[in-house]
Amino acid sequence: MQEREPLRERKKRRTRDVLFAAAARLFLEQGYEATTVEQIAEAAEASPRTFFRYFGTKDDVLFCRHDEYVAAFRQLLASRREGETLAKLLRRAAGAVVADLIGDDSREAVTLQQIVASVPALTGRQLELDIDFEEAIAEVVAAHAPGPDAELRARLVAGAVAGAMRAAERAWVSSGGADDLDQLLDATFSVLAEGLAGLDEEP
Amino acid sequence: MQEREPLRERKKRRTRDVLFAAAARLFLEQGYEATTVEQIAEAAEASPRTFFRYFGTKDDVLFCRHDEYVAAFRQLLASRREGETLAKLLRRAAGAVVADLIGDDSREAVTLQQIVASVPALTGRQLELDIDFEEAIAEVVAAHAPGPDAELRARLVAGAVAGAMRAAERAWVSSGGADDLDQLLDATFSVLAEGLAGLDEEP
DNA sequence: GAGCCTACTGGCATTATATGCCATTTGGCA
DNA sequence: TGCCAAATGGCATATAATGCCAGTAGGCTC
Repeated sequence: MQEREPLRERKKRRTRDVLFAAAARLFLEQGYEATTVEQIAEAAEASPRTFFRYFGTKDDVLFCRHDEYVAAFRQLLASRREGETLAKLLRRAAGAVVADLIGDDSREAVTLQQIVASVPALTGRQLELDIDFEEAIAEVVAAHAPGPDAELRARLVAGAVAGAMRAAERAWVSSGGADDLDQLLDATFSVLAEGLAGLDEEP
Repeated sequence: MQEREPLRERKKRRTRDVLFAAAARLFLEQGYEATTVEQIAEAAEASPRTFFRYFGTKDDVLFCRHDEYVAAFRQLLASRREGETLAKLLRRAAGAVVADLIGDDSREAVTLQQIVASVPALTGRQLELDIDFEEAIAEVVAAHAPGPDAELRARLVAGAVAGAMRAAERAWVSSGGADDLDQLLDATFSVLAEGLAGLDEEP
């Protein structure tokens, strides 16, 4: 006999799942801004008040797993392999998190990302959350290369890495998910490795 | 006799200036979220309805000059000098826009940026607007190096450049404006030029 | 099983942002 | 002077978000 989760916990999880599913469905059907919290609550057979207890804000529905992803990313960054360069580590961690984020069916992920991309407020929110990933990168880079100005340079490197990855993500989303993600990440880290060297030729 | 601006235009400009000044003052005095549009309107001797006619949203007050800065940045990017590499051009344009953005007294700019940094929604909004700068960079980079995949690679490069610059800006703001901005930009472009080469050594 | 405690829920009120609509005022011009 | 267009203000409304309180239901003790 396995230890079953208490009924109360199961109910909470179920309420959360139902709210999330209702919100995602309505966002996809009618768009984000055309969907009110009241509609979501009604579709999930709950009150708006309950919705806000679970998600805090309307857009939290779309980013509620953010902390998990950041934690997973940090864990990956901590699991450096024998002989693995920092660039390879970052490449591997990025690929793993992206794969996790997309899940089995990329279409749903793409559509949700397209919603995010189409609503400025959501784009901003996501960019703001992306700072957490950048911070994680900065920490591992700083630990890798100590010295004077190490923290500043680590932040700059992390900014460049995260910025290029965001650009790659935008390219992927705007392609409707058609691009191959592994190739995209390879191109991203190739550009980062070359740096701006290619821009320094005489004009 | 010079052609004077019509009275109506002068009044509009004045209303806008008064609203902006009132908003900035109240944000600095009481913080952003503790300040309501109603308070701003009252301080500017206008109605809240008028405020929204000029700024659209409450946070527009803090970003209302964004389009000007982007236009100035684009113009700078278009004014490439003899023998100037693309990296140098980007460095020069960035320095010029930053200097313009800060103006005579850096303290006010720093304080406003600290307000932005302290309110997640504002941080997100600024990051979202920064995409316009990134886009401008991507265009000039793409024009510089045509070829297959040029646009994608240009976007990735632009993402890295913009990301590193955002990191530099955050570092500057969190230092309270103590850091020397020119040195900071030099460090930023130095990191970008080196790329992740430094991260590719054997561990 | 009875009773109590705690946590989840729902409803109500309230605040603030934001928008549409209409009447009033005011600048610009014939 | 008188008309037109633009700017303004006030009102109503929708929505997001939060605090408060009462009701409900799970979980635990005796």
